[in-house]
Formats: sequence, structure tokens, C-alpha cells
Amino acid sequence: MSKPSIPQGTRDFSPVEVRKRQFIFNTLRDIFELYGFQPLETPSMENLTTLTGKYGEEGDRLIFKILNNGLHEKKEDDKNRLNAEWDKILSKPYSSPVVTERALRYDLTIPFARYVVMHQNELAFPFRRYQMQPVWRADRPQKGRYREFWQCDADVVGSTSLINEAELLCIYQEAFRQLQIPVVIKINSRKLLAALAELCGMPEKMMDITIAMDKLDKIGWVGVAKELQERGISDDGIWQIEKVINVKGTNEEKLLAFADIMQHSATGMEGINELSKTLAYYKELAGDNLELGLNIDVDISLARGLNYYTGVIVEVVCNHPEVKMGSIGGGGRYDDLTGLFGLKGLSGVGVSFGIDRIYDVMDELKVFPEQIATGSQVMLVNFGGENESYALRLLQQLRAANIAAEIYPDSAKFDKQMKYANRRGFAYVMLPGDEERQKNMVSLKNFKTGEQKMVSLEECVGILKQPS
RNA sequence: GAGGUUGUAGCUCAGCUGGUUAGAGCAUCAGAUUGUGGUUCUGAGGGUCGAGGGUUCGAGCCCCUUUAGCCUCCCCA
Repeated sequence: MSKPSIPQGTRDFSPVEVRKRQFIFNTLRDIFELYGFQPLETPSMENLTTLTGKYGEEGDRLIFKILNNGLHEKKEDDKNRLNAEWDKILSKPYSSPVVTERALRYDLTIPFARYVVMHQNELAFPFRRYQMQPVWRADRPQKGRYREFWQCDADVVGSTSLINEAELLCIYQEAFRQLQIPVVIKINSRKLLAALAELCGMPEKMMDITIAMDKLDKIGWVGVAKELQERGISDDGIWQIEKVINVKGTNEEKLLAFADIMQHSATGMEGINELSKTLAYYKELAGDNLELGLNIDVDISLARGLNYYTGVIVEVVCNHPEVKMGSIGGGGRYDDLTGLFGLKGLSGVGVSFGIDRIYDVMDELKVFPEQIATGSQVMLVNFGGENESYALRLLQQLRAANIAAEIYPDSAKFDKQMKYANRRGFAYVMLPGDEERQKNMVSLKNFKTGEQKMVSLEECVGILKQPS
């Protein structure tokens, strides 16, 4: 028999991990609800045509496709077609509805856009929703990257107001404050990047410039300059980019400096205006928590991979010196996402939380609350016979009093039951034996201190209800 | 798609230039101990050395092929 295994890039989540993950999900859910976002779930699989062409060429390659069922039942004509399509699939990147019609969800944003278009008549715009579901990518797994992972998104569609951007910044602040992760929120605008490309005299090279600049953190300016050169940017263009990247100071100072450099670009000025308005709204919204806002940083090298972004873009990075981790969240505005599905003129803005990475960071920083790791609070030892019946009666009463409790199901050796209790990490063990049964009491042992005393069930419930 | 690296007990890993019957720790089970866990002590079970082929008197170790995981680049969360 071969050893059992799970597909590459997938994971089991053991009880402790699930509890910790649920802690993150619950924290985020509460915040989303507080900000008026509504829950949404969409299917794990979408029609392949819904997904293809939305994530760029590289993205298309990474979509997990689902083989159609019943291929062997095809009639002769269809079989010929199938063979022809199959040959094409073997010779180039290509997919055919004859072979695959469906695919696993690649992110939550495109299914959301599809949903909005399909349900446009039922929705009250602006529509605010949050969604926490797994997504799949046929990527090469590596550290912190999986083929199945969860995303938590919050988006608003149907409003171009920058209040939305500011609210999403507040959500980020609040979430990472509650999760106790120190972060920097980088903010930029695609419009500044577009203006920069104009400035270089190569507006069509915006994506190349963007991709290269995004690596500034990793490979430094020299590396970026080299990559820009390889991507066909002129020396003058590179000089312009260097000038912009070298702008330092407070957010206000940076925006002023950009305004000076980009004064002849309408797009650029628009981007600068949007950024300063967003920050102004944020100041008003954050109120007393404003001092927390000092970690918002205008960063023109921020690019974000997804090519549907059109306005403000943000990215969250952990700011702790000990933690080396890429971005743990990101988002931005996309002006016409639903246009892809035939609904024009609907603007949206959203943020995403990379909860797998957030988990890793929290684990490293040891900021998970301790008490979330516990299950049942008390275990009843099973002494068998009449004592077992007595124990079951007690168990029922404990649960009726809303105390998480369980009984050892076999009347195994005492030592074995205690060892089990120890491994499971119960706070208390209850010993309903002959003496206890006759006196209609219970012996309750605190498993941390080892202290044990015989008490009535009422007293026992009182003790167990105290936070341990 | 490109590169690097590792596959030996349930888990983590030793195993010398090729040489008897492949080891340790942890875990499991049993006992010391049939109403007192965590710490001890004693014993036991558990292996196609990832798979296939080759060299050799002899291969866990050398060669070839293959496969899986991990890591890096590309890209991304």
C-alpha cells in the first residue's frame, strides 16, 4: 500500500490551525460587518470563459481547468472534433470547451464582477460585499505560496467616491490593529504610473515600467534600471524614473514634488489629486485613531500585478524587523471591471487580505490569543458500570449549563484515561467514582495546578464557568 | 517554463573511501502502577533504504533513467 498524500501545494489544517485561522476570519468578518459590507459566496468553479483573459497571459496559464465528464460517451462526429481539439491542446497553450468547460476560481474579484452583472437588477448600488473563500492557482508552490489558498476580499461597486478608498484604508488599519500586526500601507495610483510612462515618452510601456519598478524593494535601483533597459526604456526615460523614485519626505511633500514633475500630464495631476483627497478623507474618518495613520506611505514604486486596476492602489506590508514576508494584503480601484461582462460604467474599489501569510506572520510574532487553542474544558473519567451512568448524567447537566465537556468513552485503565486527558490539554478532569456517586458529588481536578477537591455539581459548574 | 536540493521506521534524522543481521531520538503498544496525568525506568512491535535498470564477489552508498517533495527565479497572495 502506498503512503497517503495530498496534492502538491495543498494543506491539511489540524484543529489548532483551524482555530487560529477562524480567529482571523472572525476578526475580519466582524470588521467588514461593522463597516456595512454584506457577505457573498460564489461557486468554487466558474465557466472557463468567465475566467480566461482576465488575468493576463500568465494568469490564464495558472487557471486550474476541470476536465469535462463523459468524454467517452461522445458520438462519432463529436469524437472527431474532440481529437482535433486535443491535437491543438497538445501543440500550444489552448483550451477547448469540448474538453474543459469549467475551471476553479482563480480569485474572488472576477466572480464578484460576474455576480454583480448577473444580479444587477436585485442589487442596491453602491453595493458593498465581503467574501472569504478558497481560490486555486496552478502555480509552482514555494514558501508562503500554495495551490489552494484563501482570500478575504471587501469591495464596493457603483461609486467613484474616494470615501470608499478611505474607508478601505480604515478597514486595513483596524484589522491589523486587532490582529496585532505592525504594518505599513503603501499607496499609489495607476495614473501616476501612466503619467510616468508618458514622461518617458513611451505611454505604451506602462506595464513594463510598472513591473520593473515593483521590484525596487527586492533588487534595488541598479537592478530596476537594468531591467528597464532590457525592457526597452530609453536612457532619458530611466533618468526620469530615477528622479521620481528619489523623491523623499512626508506624503504631502512627495505629492507636491510629483505635482511639480508631472505638471504637464493631466493624468498625473488627476492621480495626485486622488491620492491627496483619499488621504484627506482618511484623516476625517480615522478621527481619534489618526496617529495610527502615520504608517500610510505614498510609494510610487508600488505597482500591483493585476492589470485591471486603474486608480488608487494599495499594498500592506508587515513592518516588523524580524519578519520577512511579502505583501499580506492589497487592492485598488478598477474602473470598468463589470464592463468585461457587458455592464458598462460601474466603478469598483476593493481590498484583499492574504490570510495564509497573515497566519504565518501572527504565528511568528506569537500574537494569537492563548485561549483559542482549547476545546472541551473538562473530561469525565469513565469508571464503568454504575459510575458510567452517573457520569453520563453529569455530562448532560454540564452541557445543559453550557460547559463544553466530554466523557472518555471506554472504561479503560485509569492511567490511560489520565494520559489522554493530559495530551488533549483539558483544563479540568472530573472523577465520578463510587464514593462521589454515593455522596452525589464530584471530584474535580485542576489539571494545571494538580489541585483536586470534592464538590457538588453546582459548585463544580461555578468553578468551570470562571475564565481559567 | 528555467535552475538548485532532498527522498532511509508513523515523525525528525544518523549511516565513514562500497564490506556481517541498516541505527538513534520522538511517537505507538505492553509492564513497573486496576483511583491520579506531565517526569522516570524496563521491554516490544515497526524498514521493498522513493521506483526501475546497470557496475561489482558484494550497493543505503557508485552510474543511468524515472518519480515525488522542498527551495530559488519568472509571476503572484
